[in-house]
Amino acid sequence: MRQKKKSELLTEVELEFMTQLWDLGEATVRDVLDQLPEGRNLAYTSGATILKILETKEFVTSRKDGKRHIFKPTLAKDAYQTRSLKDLSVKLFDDTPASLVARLVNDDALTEEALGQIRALVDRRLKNDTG
Amino acid sequence: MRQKKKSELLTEVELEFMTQLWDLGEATVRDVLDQLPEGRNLAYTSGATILKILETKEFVTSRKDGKRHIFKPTLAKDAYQTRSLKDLSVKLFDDTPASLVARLVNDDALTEEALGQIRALVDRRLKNDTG
DNA sequence: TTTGAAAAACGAAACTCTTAGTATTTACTC
DNA sequence: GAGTAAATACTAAGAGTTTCGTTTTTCAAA
Repeated sequence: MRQKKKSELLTEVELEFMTQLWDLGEATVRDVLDQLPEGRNLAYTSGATILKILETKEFVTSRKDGKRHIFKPTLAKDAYQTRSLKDLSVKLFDDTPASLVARLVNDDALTEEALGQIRALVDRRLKNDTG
Repeated sequence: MRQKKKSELLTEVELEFMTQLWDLGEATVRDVLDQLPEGRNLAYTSGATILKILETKEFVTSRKDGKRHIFKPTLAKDAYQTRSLKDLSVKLFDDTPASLVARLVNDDALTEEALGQIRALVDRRLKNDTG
């Protein structure tokens, strides 16, 4: 019997915390809390709970340093970005990355500069593949 | 006092239903249920509940036809795709679409064909803007 | 070695999401 | 108009998410 596939995606608050951890490399509860944007006032215990949950879900590991825990991502941001894009692509773009990009480049809010950067990226990848 | 900002994003099951509605144009509870993939066995009342929720959240409207309701999206799939991409971009790519595309084109799973399509899309958009 | 502050462990309340059972309404058929 | 099948309305259970209070543990300083 196959295990029920868990989502493997972060919830809103989990992502908020992982973002800080990716930035810091590794951090204590206190570090993460301090890193959160102004006005985001979470109780210390809330932060501890989130990190605990992330550890249970195996998005982070922890080691002890004195009396405190130091947390570190087990999944790189790159990898999670790829995973999220795949998920979005499957759920909303028929698993067709080109149609995802189509929607992106047809967005009026996209600047000319961003468009140029995107083209450069694609060209570079194409060159590397063939040359 | 500002209204608490609602997420404006669909939940998992809401998206599942909206996908069918976008496909069908408009539909009854029964229609959507019939359209779901094999093996997805939802009680009729569950389907009705989801559509009701979607109506409350104003993702769909309904009109009566005899004794049944016919539901129709108020938000086009295109628009929701754009909204979702914006959300992902903000949350995971520093609101920088180019870095999102960078992650996409550096994904080894991306086919050469998809890459070519993407380049064509970008080129076309650039031509339209300048020419 | 006591003690005091910080951290962790534990437990849980409030809320949302997903699913569906029961009750009621609706509209057609005899 | 009464019966019936299908739809809607109402209600709620169970799981997961977000938040935090209380209790216990831990280390270091007096």
